[in-house]
Amino acid sequence: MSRYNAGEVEAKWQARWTELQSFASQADPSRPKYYVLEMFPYPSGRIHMGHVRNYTLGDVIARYKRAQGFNVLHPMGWDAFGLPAENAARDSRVHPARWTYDNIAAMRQELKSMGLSLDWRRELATCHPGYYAQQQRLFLDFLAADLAYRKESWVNWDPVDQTVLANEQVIEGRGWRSGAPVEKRQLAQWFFRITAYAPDLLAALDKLDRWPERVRLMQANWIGRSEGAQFKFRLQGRDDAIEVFSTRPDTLFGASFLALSPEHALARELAAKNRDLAAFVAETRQSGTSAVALETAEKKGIDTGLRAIHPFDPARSVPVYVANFVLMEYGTGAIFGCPGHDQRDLDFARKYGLPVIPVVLPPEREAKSFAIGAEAYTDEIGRAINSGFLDGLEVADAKRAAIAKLEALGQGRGTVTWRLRDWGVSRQRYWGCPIPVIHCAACGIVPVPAKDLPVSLPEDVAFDRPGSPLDHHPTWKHVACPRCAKPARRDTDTLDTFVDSSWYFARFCSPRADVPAERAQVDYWLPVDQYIGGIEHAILHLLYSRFFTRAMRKTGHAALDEPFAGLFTQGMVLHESYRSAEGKWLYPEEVKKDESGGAIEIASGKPVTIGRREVMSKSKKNVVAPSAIIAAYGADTARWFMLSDSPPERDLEWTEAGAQGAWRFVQRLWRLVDEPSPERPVAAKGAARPDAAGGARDPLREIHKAIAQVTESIESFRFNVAVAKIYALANAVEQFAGVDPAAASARRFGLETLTVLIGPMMPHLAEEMWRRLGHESLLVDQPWPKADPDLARDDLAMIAVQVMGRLRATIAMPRDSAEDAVKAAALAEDNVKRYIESKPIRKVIVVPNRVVNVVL
RNA sequence: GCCCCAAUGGCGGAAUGGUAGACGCGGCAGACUCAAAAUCUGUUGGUGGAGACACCGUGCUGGUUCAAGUCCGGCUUGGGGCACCA
Repeated sequence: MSRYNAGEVEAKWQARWTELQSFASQADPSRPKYYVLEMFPYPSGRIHMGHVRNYTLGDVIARYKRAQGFNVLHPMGWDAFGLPAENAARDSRVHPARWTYDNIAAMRQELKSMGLSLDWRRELATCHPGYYAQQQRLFLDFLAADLAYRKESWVNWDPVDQTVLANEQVIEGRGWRSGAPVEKRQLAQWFFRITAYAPDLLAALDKLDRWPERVRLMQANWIGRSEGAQFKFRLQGRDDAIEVFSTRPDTLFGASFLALSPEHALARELAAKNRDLAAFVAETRQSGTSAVALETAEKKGIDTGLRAIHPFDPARSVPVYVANFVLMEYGTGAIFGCPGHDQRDLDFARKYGLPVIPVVLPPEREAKSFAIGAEAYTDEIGRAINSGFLDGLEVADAKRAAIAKLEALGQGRGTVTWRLRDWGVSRQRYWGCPIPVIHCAACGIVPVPAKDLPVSLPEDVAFDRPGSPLDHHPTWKHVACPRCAKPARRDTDTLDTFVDSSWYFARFCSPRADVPAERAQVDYWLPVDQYIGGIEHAILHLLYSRFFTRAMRKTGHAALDEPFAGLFTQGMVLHESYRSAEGKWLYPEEVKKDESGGAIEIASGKPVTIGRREVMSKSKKNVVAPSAIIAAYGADTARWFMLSDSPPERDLEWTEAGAQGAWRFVQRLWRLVDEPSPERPVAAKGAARPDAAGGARDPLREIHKAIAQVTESIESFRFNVAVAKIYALANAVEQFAGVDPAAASARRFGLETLTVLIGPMMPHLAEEMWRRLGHESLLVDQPWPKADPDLARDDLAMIAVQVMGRLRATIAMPRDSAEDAVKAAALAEDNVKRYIESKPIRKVIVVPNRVVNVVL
């Protein structure tokens, strides 16, 4: 008995596939195409289990579609720009490029050991000038098409490090390195006009029928279309007015204050003359720019002393506050507060002693007794009260009436606002794509001429002093203006790394072209038929890619509507965490488990605290290196474990026991083909297929059932179910009885089917089994089997018989028996009779081949 | 704080509104072995019962239905995202 040597076998077949270019893809309009793409990795240095899961899922699809005859494109690349390379440069004095390319080399080797069916000839890295040159071209085209523009915007500023901080670098309001309190600062930055496509980005979600519903919902909420009204409050004693936006104009009679964003022009103007206000505005600048920081901060405001006149009742006026929770980016930067029907407004009103007037009466309540307590009434159901001409109207009608009145008064109009903001893409960093524009004192913003692209990153940069490396480089930014030839200066910002990943799927179609995308190639390959990645990208990355697709269409680089026709979001890989008696985190290999479920630290023998399972992270040391698993068990075992047990969209816990279980199954499959015995003969290669009439009805049913179920499960991304059905087929094949030619033939058909079905999941083992079964051809070139529905069908149906919904008997009937026959058989069961007794039967429900329910 | 999702045996999970627990892991019993590992066979939701069988059971709670893990309402707990991490 030969033990299956995964290491040797896997290396052999990987070499063979490479040698034969089995996975090289080429556009071929005569064949149906299928583009499978997994989210490309950031080159952090080593692959982690999340990558193994992601790329295994994609590889199953790629190999399966290939077996079905599709011309498959399955590429891989590197999301290679980003902050960690600069941090490494600062901490370890290694150049970002060196660090990145070393990491890529290491990770490429690890990915190759997984046996993925990738077309490596198309590999790309976003930090390569060949890639970012084309990105600069796109940027300039977007600029010309008015899809890119400059405006002032706020950033987190670290006053000690003299640098802009990412939100994740702001810890409790302080810079992560300097510890200095972060300030908000305004900088001129580049923006992409994603809001121009807001209506289309929202409407087109309906057509993405192969996207998870929850991702579409999250995107819709993010885009955030709101219907409402925009209107003016005139100010007492001043000529100007405050423009507000509200989705609830029907509650206008309940207004008890106005609130301005601290960044509102009027707030700034007033702050210049009002010390308290100036202090308050300065205080709000201490908090970070993130939504969490804003919304979890205590809601505070300051009375400006101004009063605003109610649009519907000139005799009424309300105080004007400046409040820290009003966003300048949304609506008009000013709101009216209606405490009765908005919880935040209510909290604010209670805090500052402002009146609370209920103006919507919930159904079944009395106007006289209805009052607002600790909770605002925010449901949009009920009738207007205390609201003058709106009284008695339902909320929807009251909204319409209020807007009509505002329009008649010339005070405002009905309008639609979007939560989505334009995409700020400027980053004050080195390791990113340089923004290809030149700032000239005389000519303004001048695009870098096409002949001068790419604008390359200088290599000699210093990371040991505060500020942006590109900005303080001695020569890089100094250039002659392309228009007037006078001294000018390059833009020293680089592009957000989300820009890099917003079009890489298109670049894979023609990765070396000297245009961003070759039309013939993208027209053939795009859209991506199946995109696979983490749910954490549900909003930003996917939305930005959808924007890029539209922007590339407008600038003539592609003609498609949506980049990803199918999307699958996988769950994360979790592991238990371990803490030593001293409270230090321990790696799984430093811990030994005992039978009782406890664990000890191997080095000290002391007991270990087992923490809950959570996302694998270096800081908690609850990580298992894929390279170690592949070295110990082989890639097929790792792949199989990733696919079995947990549904791919759910989180998966990596366990040693599970990995060993997968390894045992690999060995078991190998023994099935490697150990023929006289009691279990296998027909020779090419022998006639088993025949239903020739006594092979049962084996044939098992095999065809398995083909149908595995195919269906893969199609619907339920790989764990496919795995279960493969186990079932392996169990069935082992049980095939008999030594006659019919049995031998059934056994061969069963083993060959099993081999083809595991092909996408455990490709090396499958290839080796195929060879062991006597085939010269490669398994990767075998077509996917087709199930015969007649052969897969059961002859008997097991029908549950219920009395009043409770199971009382089970009867076996020929499939598709007449309803009357089923009913009669059900009522004849002793146990059924027992429960019916002498009670009259009201109704008998018969679900064909499934259930009979007797209703008394 | 806001948006989105999830919860089923000891564990991972299966289940077009129709027999809850497929398949795997683990456990228990047995076979093989000098012994162990590996492998094979049987068994395994809980309670009661010799058994037939009965009752209970899909996070909590209320509802719709002949029938609810599945649909609807209200909660609890855990997770993802929140615009400069990728």
